[in-house]
Amino acid sequence: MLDVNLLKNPSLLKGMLVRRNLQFPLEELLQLDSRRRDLNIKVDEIRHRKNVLANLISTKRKVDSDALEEIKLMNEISNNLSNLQAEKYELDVKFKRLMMMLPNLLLVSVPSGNTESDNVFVRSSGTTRTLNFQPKDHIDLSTSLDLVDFERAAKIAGSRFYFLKNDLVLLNQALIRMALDFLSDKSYILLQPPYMIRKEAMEGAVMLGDFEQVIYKIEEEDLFMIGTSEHAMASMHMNEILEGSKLPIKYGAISPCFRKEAGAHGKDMKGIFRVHQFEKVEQFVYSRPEESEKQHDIMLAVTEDFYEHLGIPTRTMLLCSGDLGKTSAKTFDLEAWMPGQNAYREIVSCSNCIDYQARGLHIRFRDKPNEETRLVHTLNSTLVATERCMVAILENYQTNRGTVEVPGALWKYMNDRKEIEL
RNA sequence: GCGGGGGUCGCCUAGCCUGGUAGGGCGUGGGAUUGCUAAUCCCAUGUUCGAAAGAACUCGUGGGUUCGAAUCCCACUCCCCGCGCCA
Repeated sequence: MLDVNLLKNPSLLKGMLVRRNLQFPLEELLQLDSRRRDLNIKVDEIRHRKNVLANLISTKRKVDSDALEEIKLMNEISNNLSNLQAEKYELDVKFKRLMMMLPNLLLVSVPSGNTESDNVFVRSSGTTRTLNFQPKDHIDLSTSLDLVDFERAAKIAGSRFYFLKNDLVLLNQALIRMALDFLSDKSYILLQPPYMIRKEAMEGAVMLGDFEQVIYKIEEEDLFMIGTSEHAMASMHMNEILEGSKLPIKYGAISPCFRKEAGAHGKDMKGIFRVHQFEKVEQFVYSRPEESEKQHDIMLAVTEDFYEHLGIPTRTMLLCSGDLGKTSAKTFDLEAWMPGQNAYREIVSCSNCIDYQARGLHIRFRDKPNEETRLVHTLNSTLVATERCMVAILENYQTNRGTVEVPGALWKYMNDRKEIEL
């Protein structure tokens, strides 16, 4: 959530909305805000009168006076107040709803643009393996090597589900172990979070409007399936005051991710690239505000390094203002070269959410007791979304014999297996 | 799932039965005083609005009763103990 005080001088908000190329009922929000402020003042005044009168009644009672006049007046005031409070409640609900739909501000280094095609190339890394034959895509490869079963998954769960089979199950686990070791070596605190969290926690981490689009709800329970461990790692310190000396706090979590993919009809319908359920090792950093841009760059470098180790060629893109997620103030994507599709495809998203999540979740820090608290900054990045990464491995490490080599970095996690064959 | 106990201003705790401005201790910050690694005393120490004066809010969360709720009632939630179920 954004700071409500920004509404007092909305030029920043207007600029952000233009840059993000978004329609937003800002005027309506501004009106709600001024009505809300007026009403707050009125309610305060009435409460003050009530408090004074309550004291008066109390003192009169002590000297055996019955205070009938005051009690009568108090009744009137109380009625008046409950009417105003009903109005205030209604107004607050509307206000909060709109306020929570306002996306994050943008950092100045975010380039302006409308779509994916306006994203800015930052750098590429890793060398593309030369394949002197017609490369297959991951669907062909995984099917012919008996590494997946889509039909039976569709039968029991629907489209965008899959069974991993045989060596692909092991490759998935190997990637997870490699990723966890990789982060552990860099002193990240490893986590395995709850896979379901409450609405209160989810709301602070996700945009209200995105809820219905991506998040699965558990029927009859106040629980939602996490779309990523980011949701659990952002909310885990909800309502806490962190010690400044402990920052930055770096977490690395492994969890499955559950996504409705409601807005993705027709996109990537086959294979394991875009699915309802996948595993991901995710980085999450709580940072001091003044350090968050530096931490963002560090996290990006860690991620790029991981794909260097794996031998997967990637390019790093800085997302333009129109392509940026709503909670993020700045995002880099890593795209992997996919020979079978002859294209770069997104495998990593690395974002600085500045104080947006922290404000909604009430996560602050201070260096000394009694010092004024400040909101932390939160950052998140994929290290590896294993299903997408396996798409990249299958397509980049395929051989002209129709088999797939195992990347050297994964050998020790694959019982020294070096090749996947039928 | 059942029964019992609990959640109070950073930490600890009083207040709850019997409704009337949330008190104390520790820690922290500031000040005063004293000739000694320190002691003693005073003030401050949650959030919001406000330039300030001031005001409102805050006793796990949300409702209710009441002129008035930390206190009484209801629901939810988390922690502890016991029972049940269970990989």
